[in-house]
Amino acid sequence: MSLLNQLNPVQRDAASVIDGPTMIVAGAGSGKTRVLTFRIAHLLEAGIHPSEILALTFTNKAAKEMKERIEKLIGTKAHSVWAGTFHSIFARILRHECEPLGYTRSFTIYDSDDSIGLIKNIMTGMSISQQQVNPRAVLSRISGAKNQMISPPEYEQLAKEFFEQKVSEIYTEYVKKLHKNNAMDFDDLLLKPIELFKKHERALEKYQYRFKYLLVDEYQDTNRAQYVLINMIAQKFKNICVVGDDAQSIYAFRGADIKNILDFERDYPNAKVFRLEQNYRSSKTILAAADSVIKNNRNQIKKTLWTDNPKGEKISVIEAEDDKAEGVHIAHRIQEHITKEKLDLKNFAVLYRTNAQSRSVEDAMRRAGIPYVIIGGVAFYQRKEIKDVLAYLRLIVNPKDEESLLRVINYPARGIGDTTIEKLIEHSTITNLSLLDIVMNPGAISSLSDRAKNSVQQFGKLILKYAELRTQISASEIARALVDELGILRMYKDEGTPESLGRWENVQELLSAVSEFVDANKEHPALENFLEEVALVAATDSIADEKNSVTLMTLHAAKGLEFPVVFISGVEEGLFPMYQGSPDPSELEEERRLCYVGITRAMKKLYLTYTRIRYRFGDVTYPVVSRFLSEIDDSLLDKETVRRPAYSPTVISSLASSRDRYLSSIQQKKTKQTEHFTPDAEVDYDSETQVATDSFGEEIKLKVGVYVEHEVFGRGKVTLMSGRGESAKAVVNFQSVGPKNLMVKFARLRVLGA
DNA sequence: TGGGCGCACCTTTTT
DNA sequence: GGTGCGCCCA
Repeated sequence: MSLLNQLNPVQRDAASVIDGPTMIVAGAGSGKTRVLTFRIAHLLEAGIHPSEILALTFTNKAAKEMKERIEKLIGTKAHSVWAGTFHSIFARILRHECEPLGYTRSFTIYDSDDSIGLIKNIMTGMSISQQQVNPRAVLSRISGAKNQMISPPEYEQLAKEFFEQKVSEIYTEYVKKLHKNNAMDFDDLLLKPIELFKKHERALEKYQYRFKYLLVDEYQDTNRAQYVLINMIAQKFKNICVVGDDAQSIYAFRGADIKNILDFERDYPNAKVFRLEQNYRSSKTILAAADSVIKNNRNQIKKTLWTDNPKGEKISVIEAEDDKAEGVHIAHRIQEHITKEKLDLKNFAVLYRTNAQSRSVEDAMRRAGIPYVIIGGVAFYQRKEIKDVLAYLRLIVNPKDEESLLRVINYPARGIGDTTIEKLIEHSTITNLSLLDIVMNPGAISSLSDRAKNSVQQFGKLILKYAELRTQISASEIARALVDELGILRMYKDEGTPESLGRWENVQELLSAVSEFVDANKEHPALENFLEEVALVAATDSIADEKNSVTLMTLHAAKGLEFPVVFISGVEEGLFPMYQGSPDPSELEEERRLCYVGITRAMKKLYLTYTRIRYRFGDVTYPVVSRFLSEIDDSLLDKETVRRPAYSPTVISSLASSRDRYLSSIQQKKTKQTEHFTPDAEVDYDSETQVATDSFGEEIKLKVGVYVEHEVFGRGKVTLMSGRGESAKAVVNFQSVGPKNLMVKFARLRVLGA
């Protein structure tokens, strides 16, 4: 087959299997997606109907990329292949099959914020204080139980401690409420199909015949429910192909179970197994570094990844003064690469462990004038004003959705306060009528004031009106009309604060998003389709390849991507690897796999950066360099750039000395804080203050004794001032390089305080 | 009833 | 450094 000639021998063998179970163990950068797409193309060429193929991925982006690649190989036939995330594929199936489960087709999908909201409401109803029991922790337990397919009664049996017993009570109520609201959470999108297939043999058979060929990407990240679901469908024909790499399993915290991939050969004894071990992505140096880190994990499939690529440059290690300086160093290196090597901005990625770290990098990029995109962070659809408008749209589609109803019953403010809402809920419980029924007809509640009754009824009428309108006008028209009638845009505009103008923009953007969706989805342009898409898009899916800019994202979000130049920032104990208290061995191994994923994103050049001072929770910490860095052979590292030596590995491994370090850091903290970080407002500018002008023509007030920060030289103290305005000069004694005479106009100094 | 203000808690990572 | 919650006052 000519198509497959573009592959190496192992890839070709793996891609050319048509029937029977197959496992492809694919190391980082070994052409995994390539094999998957060629395999699908090969199936199609062999005459298999595209709609009989189901390809499951974890992100929409991976699914989209796969579809595009298949289309390139085989043409528009690719459109009928079912390729999507687990959640979107089964949501789609559930829309057709949920009635036997007691749901209507217009069920709402709750994201984690919605779930937490529901849990909070349940807890309030049960008089469980949120101080005593953390709703997030509750959701995490419930989700964990669901992933393991543990039902509320089963959980109750297992619950021993106080917290677990509370979770058990809440879990029971949570499941009931979801059903009552005609809503499903993320986990339900996997559990409900299992429930359906168990109850109705017919339905299972239908999909077994429907999807005769199954492909699963990132199999190492599947959880129990996903595992069961896949294997139920594959049972009939056993044409299942899984692709994965145990070394890249980084979602155990979400219930992913490496056992699923490790046990594949046990599940399918006649499985054909292929190992892709040639790496096409990274330099020998980068690969060696990745290997030297991952080999410290006890639990792993032994494999040898190799490459024909050149040895490449050494890995640069940068120690920065603090997180701001870290960002500045990164920005400078990027500029250096661009001028020296003529690289595009899109060739760079900055990776970090937590989203909170993005800020300092962002600041540095902005100041250096480097365009960047942030993947993840506070997603558009999580914003308050967006969730508010979406809640209206959801309520219109699914009037049973009480969470959404409660969210908007008094938004914008219409005089329906807590007491009124409480009475409504109470009445709904007593009469066993739905909350919306009560809202439509509040007359029966005697304790309610006429004014409140009137407001509530107006609200009910509004919802009813749009619910009816839904069948007559398009989704974009409904959204527009609703926002207009509610006066949301006007409200934000009138408020006039920068924040509210941001909200105004966001609501506008939401309206355009609905319009765009309607235009792009001629087959299913309804409001419920839009809402589903919105619920299932991840922040990581919005990677804009077209734009030429540096990419900033978490290490998790980077999985599956590659960049010529990669920076991994915050390579510090406690941050990466992340832990609080003493690190748990299995969690540490997952962190190490995450490090492996990070390193192997780099093609040509890798930077590892850490700081001596880092601000966390608004507090100063003095981190110790990450053990992962010390696991990399020194011969692969270039520590030239380090101004001070990294802490020696012996310090890290010895418990006693790390405690000493901790104690001394507390000591330092006390002194350093007062020495360095007096807020600007408390600085006493007296007559000695010199007013200088910076490059933007803005005033900078400086005087001798003030601490400043410079992009390159870091922190320093002003020791002498001369001149005024544009010609002002300052002598600054920097901690790193000693005294420098600077023109304030060009130096871009930032005043830290006295 | 609603808005404003101050305090506590927090943070992994995501479909 | 930010957000969400609770308390207090108009």
